[in-house]
Amino acid sequence: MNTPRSEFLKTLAARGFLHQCTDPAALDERLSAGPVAAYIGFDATADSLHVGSLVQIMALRWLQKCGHKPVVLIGGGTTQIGDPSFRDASRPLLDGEQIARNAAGLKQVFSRYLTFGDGPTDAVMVDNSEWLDPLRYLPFLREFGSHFTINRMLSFDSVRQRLEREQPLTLLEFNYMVLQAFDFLELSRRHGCVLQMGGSDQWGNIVNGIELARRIDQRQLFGLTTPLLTTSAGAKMGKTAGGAVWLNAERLGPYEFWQFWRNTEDDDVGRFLRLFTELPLDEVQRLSQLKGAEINEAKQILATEATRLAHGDEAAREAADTARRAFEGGENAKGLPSVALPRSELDAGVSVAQLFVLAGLSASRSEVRRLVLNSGARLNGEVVQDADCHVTAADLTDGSLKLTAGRKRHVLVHVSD
RNA sequence: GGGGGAAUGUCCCGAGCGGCAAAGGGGGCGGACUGUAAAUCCGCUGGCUAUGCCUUCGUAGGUUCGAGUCCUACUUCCCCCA
Repeated sequence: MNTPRSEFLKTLAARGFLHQCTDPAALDERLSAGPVAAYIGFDATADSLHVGSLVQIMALRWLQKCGHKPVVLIGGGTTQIGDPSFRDASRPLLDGEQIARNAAGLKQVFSRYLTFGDGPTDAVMVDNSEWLDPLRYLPFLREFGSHFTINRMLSFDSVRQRLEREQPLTLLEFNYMVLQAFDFLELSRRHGCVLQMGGSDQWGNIVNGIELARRIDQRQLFGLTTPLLTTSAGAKMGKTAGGAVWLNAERLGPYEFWQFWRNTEDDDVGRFLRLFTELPLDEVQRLSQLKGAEINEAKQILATEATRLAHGDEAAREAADTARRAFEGGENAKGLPSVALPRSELDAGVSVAQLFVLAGLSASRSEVRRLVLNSGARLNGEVVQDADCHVTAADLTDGSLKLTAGRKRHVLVHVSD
């Protein structure tokens, strides 16, 4: 595909969303002709999504912006199996109750990025347990199993790796791609979905769906994948000191989310601005040109824009503000992550080590001791000398104290009555 | 069906004469240098009521003063022969 005509493909291409695409010319034509329904599936393996899925979410957002209809497929059914694609080991099986809880959490995340409703370009959310749960095994095998050959299934990279690594791949997992293929067929029938998008690891699963629809319904469907997101250092993206970079505020506060983007490597700034913000491309271009310390400006904009999408305008502003005060100016910035400490516990005697664990800055007290040993722990800005020394009311400023691990992980401890 | 190997620090890879909290990497964390970046150098990288105590080497038993290391059974995987 040289130069797409449709707004959607043009945008995806320009902003770096395109990895692979089936029959791009025909898809381009279809997208130019009028609103198209496209879907991306998300398995309900956790009650939130993290930045690993953000490329997909942004792709749906652009889809909607370009006048098409996003279909969010929640894998309530497929989650009962677990996608084996590019995985070394089986995923732990989740029970139905957990899956339902997770699905509810995902819904909230999407509501921030997409507009849901009944209109022609409003997003809709469907759950594949709707058609997967009622399936009966033998009829299903007879009807669909005959369209899949083991030879072909084994040829996909997504499972080849597992086989080569000599890790077991169960029959249950092996069925996953068949069911995802069935999803696509079902969505094309029910919602007129003609395009499935996904991460590059989904290519095999997507292609299977396209082939199934062609064989059974003689219908042409399309697939499109986004590049796997790694930092320019080659590391898998999406980890912060605390763990995964979640998209909902309960799991990861806006300030920490902002910090994640602020700490982007220089070489990733341009790419991330295109993928994770909606800034015009000429502006992105300008920011990407910044060199040396000036590129920090671009990182701040990246952080604020990305946070705005995930948590709203106000939260993004506050996060930026908090960061500015914590790093550039005064010590006591409100808005930093915080934990509560009952006054009674303070009076009973609390060691610095205990506080660091309470604040989530360290996993254990031993870890705090090591941190102190490397002079990486600070209390109210002062380097802590002894992890076991107790904190007293005298250390409080405005009823709280500030813990710092390393150069940039701050947590406020509020003492409550 | 027969024979031979493998599973190690709950992030990963990987050494390990019966005395082992267990070599070495990677990753991660901290320090120095910087721009809250990268690169580089240095330190740390099981837990605790901590000069000691407790829990770790696929699972379950056994031998031994003492087992990651030896024996038995089991699980999973690889290779060779039929």
